[in-house]
Amino acid sequence: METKKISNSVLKRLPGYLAYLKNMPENAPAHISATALANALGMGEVQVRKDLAMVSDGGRPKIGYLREALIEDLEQFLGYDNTTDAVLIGAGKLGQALLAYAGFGEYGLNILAAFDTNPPFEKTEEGKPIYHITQLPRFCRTHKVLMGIITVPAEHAQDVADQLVTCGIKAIWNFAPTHLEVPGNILIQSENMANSLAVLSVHLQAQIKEEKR
Amino acid sequence: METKKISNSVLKRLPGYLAYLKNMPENAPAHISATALANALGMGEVQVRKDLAMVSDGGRPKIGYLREALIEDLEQFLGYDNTTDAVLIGAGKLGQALLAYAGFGEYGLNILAAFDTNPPFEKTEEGKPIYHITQLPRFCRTHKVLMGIITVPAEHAQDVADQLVTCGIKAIWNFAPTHLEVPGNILIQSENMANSLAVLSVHLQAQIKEEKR
DNA sequence: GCAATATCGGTATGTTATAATCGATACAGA
DNA sequence: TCTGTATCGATTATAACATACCGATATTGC
Repeated sequence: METKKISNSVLKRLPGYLAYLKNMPENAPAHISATALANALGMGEVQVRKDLAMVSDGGRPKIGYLREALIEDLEQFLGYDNTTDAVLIGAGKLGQALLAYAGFGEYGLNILAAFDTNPPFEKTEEGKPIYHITQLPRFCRTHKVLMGIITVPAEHAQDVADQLVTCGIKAIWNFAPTHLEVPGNILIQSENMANSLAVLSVHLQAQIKEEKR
Repeated sequence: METKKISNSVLKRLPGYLAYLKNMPENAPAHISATALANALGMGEVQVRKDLAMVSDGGRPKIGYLREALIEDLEQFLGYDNTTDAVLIGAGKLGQALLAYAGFGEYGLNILAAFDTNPPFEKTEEGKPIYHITQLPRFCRTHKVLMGIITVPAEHAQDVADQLVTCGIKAIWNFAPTHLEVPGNILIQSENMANSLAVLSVHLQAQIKEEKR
């Protein structure tokens, strides 16, 4: 299946299916239909079917998909089987929250260590080391790290990004609310809370106005 | 301008423009063109111009937009002038990170208080109170809170969402990695890190494979 | 004052994503 | 075995979105 090109919108939905499937009780039927999935997640059944068709071909009429096989297909497609190593820059509250989140392992992400200009402590409760930022280049090279997670204040984000690029990083997951300028071959995914908040608050205010009328 | 319907994709881009404009130095020219903005943010100039046309009409040929006026238009459109009050449920690391983030004020969001089944302390460093979850209903009603932010573990998210709805909340900003079932008139924005991570890691792995060939 | 140019805003086109439709298939029950 | 039904996959239609084009307009320089 891996052959087709797949759109980002589909990609973003896949983890949702996977999470739902994984959370189903053991005693649930071994098969699940796209229709059932769609209802459970509040989506259109066609969209679910199309998405699933991208990653799997085990769907059988009247039966649906074999849950186990579907989970496997999704995980393989999302690359959750071979984990990606990452470093995290910025051990503030948000950085610590990400470090502490145990769930990333399930998503194929392994945060090796954190870096900060002023490490608050040496190791997190989970045992992840926090080094001084000056250690970053050597660490990245010796561990061949390909992904960097930026959780520093906006004003330092660009600087950190530049350093990461210099260190040979290929992908950046950016939580700083700012635009980053990087070479074209570097992947960037920006998690800008302000953006989503905008959607929510504009809609909310529109709704309030609507009700006032 | 507020009259036209606006798409979510546009909405998500607007805060980016606003942030960039606000961060421009004082001594920069008073006018800025859509072209300049596009170059700075690495986007297509047409798209930027279209987006700006949605919220403002101060664009003048050869000149561009008056920066000050544009900022004002954007802020008004995004509702950053009249703030929205919110409560946050789940005072774990992520919850604390959001509580501590001073920037929300700029985005018209005011987190009044946090709630938890087991408050780690009474007040954050910033002075935000953390109450026991049982206080939630009364607090919401007395303060007429319209937005709830969920930062509890996935397994409790649905329960919290139900409570929020009962309390009269109209919009939910969900950081728990799970699908929430709510009545149709409730707005939901889910900030699922796993989803964006999927995009990044799939692309990264595709790139790695590419290079191996 | 006139030509050249940068920029805007509107319209048209193309591209991608979502939704609707339909025949094919496999199981269930009579 | 036959019929009915749930479900799949493919195809087609619709809608959203991004991009390209073009005329209008204001400024600059000659």
